[in-house]
Amino acid sequence: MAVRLIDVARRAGVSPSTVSYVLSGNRPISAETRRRVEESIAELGFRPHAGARSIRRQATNVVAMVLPMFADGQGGVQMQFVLSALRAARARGFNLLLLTAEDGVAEINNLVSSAMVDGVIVMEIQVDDPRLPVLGELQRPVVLIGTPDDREGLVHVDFDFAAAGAMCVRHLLDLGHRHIGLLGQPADTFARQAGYALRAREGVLGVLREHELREVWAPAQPNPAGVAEAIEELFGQDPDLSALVVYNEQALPFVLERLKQLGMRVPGDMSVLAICPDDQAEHLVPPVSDVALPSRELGRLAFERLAGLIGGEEQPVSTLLAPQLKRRGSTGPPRRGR
Amino acid sequence: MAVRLIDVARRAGVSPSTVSYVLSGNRPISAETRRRVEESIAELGFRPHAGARSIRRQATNVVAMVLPMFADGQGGVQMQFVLSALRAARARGFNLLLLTAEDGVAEINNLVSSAMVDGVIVMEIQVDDPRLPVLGELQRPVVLIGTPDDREGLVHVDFDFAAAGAMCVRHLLDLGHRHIGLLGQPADTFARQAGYALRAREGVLGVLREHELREVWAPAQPNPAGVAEAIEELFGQDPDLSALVVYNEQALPFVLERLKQLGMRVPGDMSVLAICPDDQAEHLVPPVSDVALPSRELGRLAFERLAGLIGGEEQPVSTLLAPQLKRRGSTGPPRRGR
DNA sequence: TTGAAAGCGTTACCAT
DNA sequence: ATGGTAACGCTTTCAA
Repeated sequence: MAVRLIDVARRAGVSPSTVSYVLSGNRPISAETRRRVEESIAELGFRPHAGARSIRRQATNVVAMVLPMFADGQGGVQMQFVLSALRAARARGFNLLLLTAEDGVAEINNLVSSAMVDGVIVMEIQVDDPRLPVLGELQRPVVLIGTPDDREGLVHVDFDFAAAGAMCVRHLLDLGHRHIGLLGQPADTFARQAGYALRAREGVLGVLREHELREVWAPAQPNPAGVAEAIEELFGQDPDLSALVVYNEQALPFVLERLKQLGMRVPGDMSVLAICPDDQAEHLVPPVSDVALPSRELGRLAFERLAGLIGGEEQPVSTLLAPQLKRRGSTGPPRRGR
Repeated sequence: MAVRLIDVARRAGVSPSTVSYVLSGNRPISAETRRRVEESIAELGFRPHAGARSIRRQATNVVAMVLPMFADGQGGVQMQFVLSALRAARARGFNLLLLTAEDGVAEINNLVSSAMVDGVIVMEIQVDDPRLPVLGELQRPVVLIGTPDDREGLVHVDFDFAAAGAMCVRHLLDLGHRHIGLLGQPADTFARQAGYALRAREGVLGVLREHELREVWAPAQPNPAGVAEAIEELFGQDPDLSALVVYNEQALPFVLERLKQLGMRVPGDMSVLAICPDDQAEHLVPPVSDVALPSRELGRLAFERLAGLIGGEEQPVSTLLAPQLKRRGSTGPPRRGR
């Protein structure tokens, strides 16, 4: 069977409590005793039984992360959240356990009530997410990736999508564009009221409205047909379109391809500005200017906040990462006469 | 504090053991007692403490899954493995915990020795993976996604990449092609001896060799520049190329785009046949024929095998899913005179 | 500086 | 059909 603490103690000729204290550091131990115990631990290959430990400790050093319902692992920003949170957790000695949103709040509650996890990260937050009340009553720390409408409640981290959308439009306005369209997330993302999709759209359309320009936008499926359809829709709304804000990282390559097909040069005939992770824009042809979506940073930050809460530290309720524009040459002034 | 089993027992007016037996079903319980206990559980919102439970049981109902080092969540087949394994696990009442390959075998050992997990799924297996010996000595079930050179060792599940590559070439040969090239995974995938990349290549090149045809192949980075370079390289090796096997799901859209740029029609001037998940080929223009990589099936299967081992059942050591060709019209006979 | 022993919450054996 | 109670492996109080 597995090596137990008492085996270590016997071999080192000390009591179990001494071994425990060597492990936890909660009591001064003589150098000699410590040496013997550590040697014994090493030789026997002893690892404390996590379950037994979690009975007396108040913690498991495991956190849960709830994946969105529709996660498909395809170029998803969500997967970046998971991977970066995972790295951050591992670096701090935590383990990360995955749940899917299909599991629902009941399952989260289960994990928490059965003392399997010390805290939970939830992503894909809807503007008025029905899960929030329950999450608020969970007796364990929770961090959201995404901003709920009620910003006073749970600790959350997010990218400032509204500011990002606005920044895109302002950049294009500065270049002289007056006919700007948004090619956004797929329709079902809007349908489920995903905060990022709604806020980015409002960021874009809000600035257009301020400037009394036409509010042109369309959702797009991330495949050639979906993109072609969306672009047609946008031109239907405004035939003079000279600039596109693309907030749909998976569709972006197809947008460039479609524009080329239509005989439009970028940025000569059409400026393109994306909201997406930097590495998904920089290797395209032409390299696409973007407002970088800091997906890795967000996952890491979410875990850091959670770890803080678990450690009993106060954490800022709301953290919105500010957008930054990265120019790469896919935007320029509109053609004359536009 | 948290509700304990003894609280439930007191409220129901029974002994702790009775509650335990109601929970486990390991003993007949009178209808009346069961009712009282269940009511008590519901009213108190009792959840058994997972840690305490794991001391006495021999299991935690948690399994670990080891991600590849370089996982980036970008259209990765690996992420499909994770998601489908996760769904399968959740459906069977298991939790899934993530580890990264950077963590190394030592960390896997840690998880296992500390009784945190009942088993481990490891993916991205190299043909001669240095982790295998250690995994073999782990005192817990292990399932690999990927085929080691030594197929007698650990239980593994995989797609038959060699057969898939061969099937692609045979299909193209049947259509009359004699100048066939492989556009494969990125160079670093080959560099780290990933089994799937090597075996798919050997499947392709092996059949070409049998037929005494030129063995044309190139690795490709999944971006426009990388793909352009790879295609140029392929034409350099054989200017008469009339068919392409593409085993690089992320590069596939860029391949189609590049061919169009070069003025080549698909399948008129160039047949294209992919090895990739179906949903990454079907929505392209034109829809691409493929040998479908059953990524979801593999993740699910890996978990099922692991669950079987954990349950003490014998499992087949080697499971290779057979390839199947899905025709979608991106392949046709070569132009006359080729 | 160290040890003995009483828990922690659950399970399963031994009774009845 | 049910209850009492000794484990499980570790932590921590109390004593020395």
